Formats: sequence, C-alpha cells, structure tokens
Amino acid sequence: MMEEKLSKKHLEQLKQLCNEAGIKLTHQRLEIFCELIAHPGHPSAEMIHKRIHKKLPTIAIDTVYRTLATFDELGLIKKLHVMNERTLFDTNLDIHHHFICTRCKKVNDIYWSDFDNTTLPETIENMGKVESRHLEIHGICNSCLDKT
Amino acid sequence: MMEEKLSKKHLEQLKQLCNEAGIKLTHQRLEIFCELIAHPGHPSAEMIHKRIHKKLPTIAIDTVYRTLATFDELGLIKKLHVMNERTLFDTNLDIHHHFICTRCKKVNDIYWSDFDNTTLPETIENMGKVESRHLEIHGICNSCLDKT
DNA sequence: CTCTTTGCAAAATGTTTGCATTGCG
DNA sequence: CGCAATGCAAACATTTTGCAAAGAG
Repeated sequence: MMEEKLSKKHLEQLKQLCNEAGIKLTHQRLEIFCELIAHPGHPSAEMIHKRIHKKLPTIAIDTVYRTLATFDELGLIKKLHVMNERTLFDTNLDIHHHFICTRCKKVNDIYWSDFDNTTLPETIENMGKVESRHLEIHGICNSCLDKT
Repeated sequence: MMEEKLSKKHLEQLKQLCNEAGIKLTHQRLEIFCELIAHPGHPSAEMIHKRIHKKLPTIAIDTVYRTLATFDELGLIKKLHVMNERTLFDTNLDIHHHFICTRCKKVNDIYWSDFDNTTLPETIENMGKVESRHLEIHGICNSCLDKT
C-alpha cells in the first residue's frame, strides 16, 4: 500500500469533522488522524502511539486510546476484536471481512459481495434481529507460505 | 439445554483421555471436566471458577486457566475470542458459527452447513492456505427483543 | 519416590479512570 | 477566559509466571 502524503486537505477534513461533532481540534487528534490516513489497515493503539512518538514525544498512550474511541464514535474508524490479540482499529469502513493468518497474525481485508448479498437461512433470521455479519477466514497467508 | 447428570462414565472418559495424553488425572481437572459437561456453552474461566467453588473452595483461578488451556490442547474445548469480551471456551466442537447479541452479549450457536460447504471465491483462496472459516452474526437476540 | 500439578503471590498485559494542568475556541 | 482535552499516575481486569509444597502414578 502506497504511503499517502499528508496535506492541508486532511487538516481541513478533520477541522470540519471536529466542528460538526462539537469537539476540539487538538494537535494530538490531528497527528493520530494523519497517522491513520498515512498507514491505514488494522493498527493497535500501541502501534499508533509508537509511530507518532517522533512527532509528539510527550503523547500518552491513554490519549491514543481516548482519541481512537472518539474517532470510533465519530464513525471514522471501527473497533475490531480479533482472536487472542489486543484490540485493533479498522480504518476500512466498507463492508468487508478478514483473512487472519494463524502464523503471523496479520489481518487482511476480504471482499465478498455475493456473500454479503446472500439472504441468511430462516433458522438464523429467527434467532433475532440481525444487524451485521462478519466472516473470519483463518489460514496461513501467502507471505508466510513463501517463508516455508 | 437440559442439565446432564454426571456419572462414572465421565470419570472413565477423562481417565482415558489423561492416560492417552500422558497427564495426571487430578481432582481439579475432573471437576472442571464435569462442569464443562454439566454446563456446556461458552463459559469463561471466571465462570467455571465460580461454579466449582462450592465443590473445590481452594481452587485457584490460574489452575482453571491452566486446565482450560490443557483441555484446549487436547481438543476437548476450543478457545473462543469474541468482541470486547473476555476469552470464552467453546464446548461445542462441531463446525458452527455464532450469533452474538449486541445487547446482552450472549453467544448462541448457529449451524449453516450450506455455507460450510460453499467453495470460497478464488480471490479469497488465493490469499493463502485456508484452514477454517467462522461467521459471526451480530444482532439483537429474541430474548432481548422480548424485553423491549 | 519422582515428576507433574497445584496454590499462592506477584508480574505482565492491555485498557481505563481521577485529577490537576494545559490549551483550543 | 471557560470548558474540553491532555499527561501523569494509579487503578483496573484478565491472564500468565516463578516457585515451594502437595499429590498422582
């Protein structure tokens, strides 16, 4: 994935978002926002904290957690809970699923619209009011297979 | 789900299992084993610990964790990682999926063999060596809907 | 009798909270 | 300037680990 250059565009984008939500645009929120754009995927709070440490050496891990929670509420990212691992935050808001490598634990996005459009069997529909479905495929990813 | 009576059968069953695995049949392992049979589903380590506390008041929570890990290795149960929740242990080893209530967090088993037998699209198969697939349906379960 | 397993305590991990201080609007 | 947000420290919840003592084979 190509690293996207940060630009004034992002500043404006976040400024507007904060305005709409009635929250303040802080230095920290901006850096985390830029980091999410620069390195999309499934970062953990710890990863983000580590990555922006050069730019903001004094930022605390709890600020990262709080900011990610805020962004989650704004719908900018989505909390993601995978396997035995720490909480991840998904920057991809499109409907998608995950291929999780049992060896390196990397999470890769999967798209399968045919499945998304499939009607669930009645037995499942009858269990309650279905809100969403998420598929997790476990296996060994190609890059781990290559290393064998 | 009917509560199954414990019997000598279970003692024999576990005795054999331990023998095969070359591990000792301890008091604690037996009680946890019986508890899993008596209350199948998706218990957490804490739940098990609480439930067998009457019978074994001195059992430590770390013994429960260790025993469940052992049982997981023996293939007797399966570790289960759901949402923001603590680790659960699935007593159901059949291929199945989960309906997770977004309100009460209860996990219900789903069977959908048509889906299990569906070939995955090439795009997914090409991501690596697929080992298993797991579907999580999120929604509001009937018992929560009834309470509304 | 030996070697595994337990119980205890304490560490490790990941995340959250209370509170005084900072800084955005 | 006022209130929201931060940094710090400490609490918190869950799980793991080291070690001496207990107990199964």
